[in-house]
Amino acid sequence: MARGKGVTIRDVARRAGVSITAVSHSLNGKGTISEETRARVKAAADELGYQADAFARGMRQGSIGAIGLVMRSLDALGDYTPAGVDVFERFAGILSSRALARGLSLTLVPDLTRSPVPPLAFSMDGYVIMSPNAQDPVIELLDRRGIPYVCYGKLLDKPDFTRWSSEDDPLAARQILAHFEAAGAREVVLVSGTDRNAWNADFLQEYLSWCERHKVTPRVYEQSERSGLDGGRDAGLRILADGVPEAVFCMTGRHAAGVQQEILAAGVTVPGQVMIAAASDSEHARSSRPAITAFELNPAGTADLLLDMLQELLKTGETVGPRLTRARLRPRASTRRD
Amino acid sequence: MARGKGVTIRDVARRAGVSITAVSHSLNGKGTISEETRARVKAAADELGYQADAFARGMRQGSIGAIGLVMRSLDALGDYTPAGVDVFERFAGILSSRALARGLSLTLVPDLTRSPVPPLAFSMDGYVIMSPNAQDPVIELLDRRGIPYVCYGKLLDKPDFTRWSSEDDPLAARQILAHFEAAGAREVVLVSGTDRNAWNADFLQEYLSWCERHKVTPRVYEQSERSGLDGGRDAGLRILADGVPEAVFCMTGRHAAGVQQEILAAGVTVPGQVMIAAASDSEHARSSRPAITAFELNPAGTADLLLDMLQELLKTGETVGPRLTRARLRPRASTRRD
DNA sequence: TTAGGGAAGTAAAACGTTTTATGCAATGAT
DNA sequence: ATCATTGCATAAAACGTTTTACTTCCCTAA
Repeated sequence: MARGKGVTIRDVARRAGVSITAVSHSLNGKGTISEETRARVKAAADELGYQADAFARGMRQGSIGAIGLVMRSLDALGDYTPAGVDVFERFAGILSSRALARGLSLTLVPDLTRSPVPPLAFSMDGYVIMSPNAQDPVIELLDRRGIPYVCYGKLLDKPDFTRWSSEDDPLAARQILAHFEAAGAREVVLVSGTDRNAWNADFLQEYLSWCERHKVTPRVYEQSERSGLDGGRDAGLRILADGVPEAVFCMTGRHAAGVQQEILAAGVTVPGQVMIAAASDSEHARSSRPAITAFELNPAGTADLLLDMLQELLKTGETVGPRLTRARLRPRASTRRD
Repeated sequence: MARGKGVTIRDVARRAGVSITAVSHSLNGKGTISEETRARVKAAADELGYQADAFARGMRQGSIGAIGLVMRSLDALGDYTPAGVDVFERFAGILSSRALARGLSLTLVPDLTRSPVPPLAFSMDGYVIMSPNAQDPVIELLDRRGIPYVCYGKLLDKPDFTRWSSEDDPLAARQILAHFEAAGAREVVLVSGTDRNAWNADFLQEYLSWCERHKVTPRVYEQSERSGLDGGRDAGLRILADGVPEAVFCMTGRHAAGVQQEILAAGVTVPGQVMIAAASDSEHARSSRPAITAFELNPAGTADLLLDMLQELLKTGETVGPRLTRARLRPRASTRRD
């Protein structure tokens, strides 16, 4: 249907009065073709609106200029309707336009291990895996099939794996803790997520080591990434019950907003008595009152680094990593003490 | 790279001790193959982890089970980082999982008319175009190439075009106006967007006809979809300068939130003196205080209808439309009068 | 006995490219 | 005068499927 009416290389060859080899070579800048012939072929191709068939080319060359994106964080959710963390919502769009600038198509591929598997899934040149989990079956499948991939976020269970990129999470953790410290906070509590990914693990580790260095007892409240604002409120209540801290650091903006709501509702002032910050910015963090300090992640920068790595990998079979970008701390009213 | 190590149909044939035709027929349920042979072939295929090469199949069959999604609203934005309208952010993910359930891959294709064109772009089975503009060059290109497509939103300049689906916008417009009316409002102002799409046009038309029926002078404030919260505030100031209305209806949640901020700042009460509502829900609308009444659009339902139509179109060459879904009005505090 | 027909399977063509191997002049070197 | 070399162009193979047309065998009906 979409094909059939298609202009083939043969039509172009006929029109230009040359062989199909000449057409292929002319259009792809290969072989030895005189400038004059090359021009004639190009003209013929333009006139006919010729576009090389992607399948035929893909079949011959073994690659097609298409990569897949698997969002593990969304696979976990099931319904692909992400919940208020900027970076998830934006990454697919950003990656797609960045990929295109390099001549690559981007296909969204839901969980590769569940059938039905998308027809093109195993014919992709490579994959970008966002937020892979520990012992991720998708990773195992790609390894088994020998399909190249890079990850947004490191593989927790494979310390030797280097083909990943992300914001420098440990750095960000130290940064926000220093930010709290500078504003006079000594006791900080952490509201962490429950997904087993590097994001949660790195922040937790830095937090624990900070507590140890400062000789304060860690206070960690786990809350599923999926629980949203209500989960944040729940965490807020639990925190208040255990005693009012000087600062609360939440992994998501929604949790932070929920925590803040409960804290304010209890008559505790923000940022006066308690400061609040989030590890990932979101609409919730921005539009809470007071607005909540948060890290603006860097999906665009990370997308570029990931594509750099993936393209190197495709070309040379190897690449060096990890490559880190920087999240940007957006100080807002929730941590402002004059 | 991704290929090369690939298991081909020939390997399966050798292993099962049959011809490649037998393998093809067995696996695809065609031809006349005994149950016993069929089983043997399937076993061999499984053992080898055989997956038919998508390109080879695509080349032979002319279609590949992949569709493209073009988001015109995001193309307009340029950087593919959408701004707070739920439906845009969620549609790609939803469509991709819905398409997969039908055995179709979804590829994100930025503006088809700008080079570089993604390699697979002209080999897609069909397209879903979201929010096509009037005289859209992408539509023209698809028409010229004879590539089937369906649209999320009707084509303003082609009243005869029926292959579209969307929420019933005129119905929603009448519904919210009735909602205002029931709460006692007589004068309603409209904050519209500037994109030339059906969404804006339909709401505007219903609004104008409502004004005419009620003998009130229309008050329309245009504001670019891209202007966000600040644009909303700007509209709010302009509205206040022209006189406090009884109700404000905004096309986006962000505009509504901005309008509300300025109205409250001017000491006017919401919903007491002015009611506010939005035509599309968003995080902004939900988390404003008071929370803003808005329509929750139906990207999932619309995605299914669009895929129904597209699949029919691919199969039979035609389909009937338009097919409408319903947006759901979420009444919130901003229009609550007891 | 023979023609007809169905069941089970296969050989080979076709899809549209890219690439490899080759051909043919014309030019330059011995 | 002959042999390489170079520049330009082409024929044909190959990629991995699906599909068309054909073969073979066996059974049944006339």
